[in-house]
Amino acid sequence: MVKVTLPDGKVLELQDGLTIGQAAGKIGARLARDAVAGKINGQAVDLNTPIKTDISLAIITANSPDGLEIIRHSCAHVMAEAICTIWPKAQLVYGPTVEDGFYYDIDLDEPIRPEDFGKIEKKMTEIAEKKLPFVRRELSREEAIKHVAGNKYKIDNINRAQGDTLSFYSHGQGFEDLCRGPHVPSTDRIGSFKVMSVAGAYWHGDPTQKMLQRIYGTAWRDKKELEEYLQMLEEAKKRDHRVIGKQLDLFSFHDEGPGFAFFHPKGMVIWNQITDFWRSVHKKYDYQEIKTPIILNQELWKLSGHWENYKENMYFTTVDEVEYAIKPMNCPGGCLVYRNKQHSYREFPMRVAELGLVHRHEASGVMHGLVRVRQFTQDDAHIFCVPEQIESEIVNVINLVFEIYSAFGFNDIHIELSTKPEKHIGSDEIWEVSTTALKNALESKKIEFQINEGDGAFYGPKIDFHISDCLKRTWQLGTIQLDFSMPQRFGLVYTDKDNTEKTPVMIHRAILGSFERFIGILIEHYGGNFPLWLAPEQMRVLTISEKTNDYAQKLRQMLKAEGFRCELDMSNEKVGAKIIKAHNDRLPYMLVVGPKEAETQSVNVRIRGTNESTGLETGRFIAAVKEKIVSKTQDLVI
RNA sequence: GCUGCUGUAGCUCAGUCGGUAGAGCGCGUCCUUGGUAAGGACGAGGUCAUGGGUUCAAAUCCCAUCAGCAGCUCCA
Repeated sequence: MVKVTLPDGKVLELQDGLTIGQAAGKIGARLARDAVAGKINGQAVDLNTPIKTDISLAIITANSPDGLEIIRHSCAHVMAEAICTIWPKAQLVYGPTVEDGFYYDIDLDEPIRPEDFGKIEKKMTEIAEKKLPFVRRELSREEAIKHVAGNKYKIDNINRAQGDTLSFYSHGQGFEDLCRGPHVPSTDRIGSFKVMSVAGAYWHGDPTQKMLQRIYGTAWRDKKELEEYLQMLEEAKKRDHRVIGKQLDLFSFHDEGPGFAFFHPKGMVIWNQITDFWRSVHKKYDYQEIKTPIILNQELWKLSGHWENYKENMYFTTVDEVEYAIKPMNCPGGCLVYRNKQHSYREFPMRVAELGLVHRHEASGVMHGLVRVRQFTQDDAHIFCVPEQIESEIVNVINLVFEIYSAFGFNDIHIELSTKPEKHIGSDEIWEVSTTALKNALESKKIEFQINEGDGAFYGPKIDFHISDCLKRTWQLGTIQLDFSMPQRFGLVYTDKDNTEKTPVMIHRAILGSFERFIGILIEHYGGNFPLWLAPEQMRVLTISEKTNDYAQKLRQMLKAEGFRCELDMSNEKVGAKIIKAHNDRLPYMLVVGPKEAETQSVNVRIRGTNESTGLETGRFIAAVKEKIVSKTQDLVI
């Protein structure tokens, strides 16, 4: 008999030699049915692994994230077999799971096209329906190398794998692949799947290596989850900020400036609303604001270290035989401002913000609408302080971050703390002190965070903020980075209490990151349906016939005078057509006016997304809308 | 930057075998004065991304360049 300790602490006495699948059956029939794999002493293993000694055991079901990953990985194997059946010359390289699915890299000279996906899926379904068992075979390193002789990819995988024993998985019919496992018990357990896309990818991600074909697939627990996922992708496509930006006339791009966004009047309304809000909050948090030049002498960038590390991605220009660089970051300019006069510890913490326009020459293939551009405005700030102030300053920034994000409806925030990397500058002591300060700040706010060991910048540890949009997609926005390098390089000092000169701590921080990118994210988050305070056009007066043009014009003037962004549609169309146009333009409020409204000094309000309307005395409408703008609510109901 | 795909009217797109270009929406004018998801008529609008080549003839075939899209690599 062996003792099996379950996650809840219960101990099960079992006859030795039973598999963990059978053990699951002893715990419950339902658990046995849902089981896809198990965990022995924390290590994931197949269900048919026999229990030979006392262990702690957890059963992995399809409902857990681990279980889903095993389903996807198994599905990748089935897809690989399907592809190898259709294209016998295909050589398998590597097939991991990724977020929402998996891919398989394949070396095959003949291109696999989207038209082929149906064929692959059909083959996969056939394999699934046969309910073939996944079988694990273990070989010594030596045997394994012999076993895959002639296959350079598998030999390479073996050489990169850890341990002396290597495992292969087959699921009948002669198909086999090197794999750590575990896998689901049989091919009918690979969930609901779909072959999604194909793209080129280098072997090992190395551009000098052969380009392979990467086939992406997705797999979910059941058909419903797959459908939901596909629907989410459809929804994301509809919300594409590049499409909506064009539709709503917010911004454009031109060949004359690839990667440089042109903001149109309506896009600028959004931009300015965000800026106004951003400034008001920063004022509240005792920030000062500066503005530094875009073009600065190249020597400055050699001093800051940017030239050395990033010159490939910088823009340069020569004027009067002097070399200049277009700034890729704001901090060197900020340092010059700091160095412009003497500073005392009494001024600290000194919080200096800058909405700085930076240019970075991104590779041509990476640009993407507003989300990845070559010119953008950072909502930057640099905080100069003494080491003892780091913690309270971080708390201050965190409060600011939360206040700003929540105004846009981003309340699901994920935080990561990155610590000292191998290659770094600064003493271990200062790293220790400052990393602890970052940790303490997060802990004092009772915020959960993930630690990325060794992932910090070479010049200091950092905290990153990620938000989830309404489709649960995450975006990194904010960052707080301590910098031990820049103050030294620039010789920044302050006079301390003891009348000696010391080097201040410099904290870089951005909250929205890039205005351009943030607006892109907002467009997708709201699907173009901006809340009232951000909407480029908040309301539009629609006339029923030209008989009420006078009233409509007076009404519009009055609403404008109240500070609303209000336009007027007196075009020679029926109201129905005007309603459609207003809906397409994502107008929050449509104000229909005819003789009835003119007589009673009222408006007939139709709210975006509804097909009902209500008559309302104009004064009441104004009061209700004002309240909504001030509270920044997304709810439009009056 | 790399691989593959794409580039036709303001927008979305069609254009067969190589024979000098089309639709819908939008825009303009006129008719219509209509109460909540498209009233009607007429009209303007194109160096078919750019440059070269093949051909009697190129939007169409070939090459190069530029830009975009998907992915890879990258993102101080």
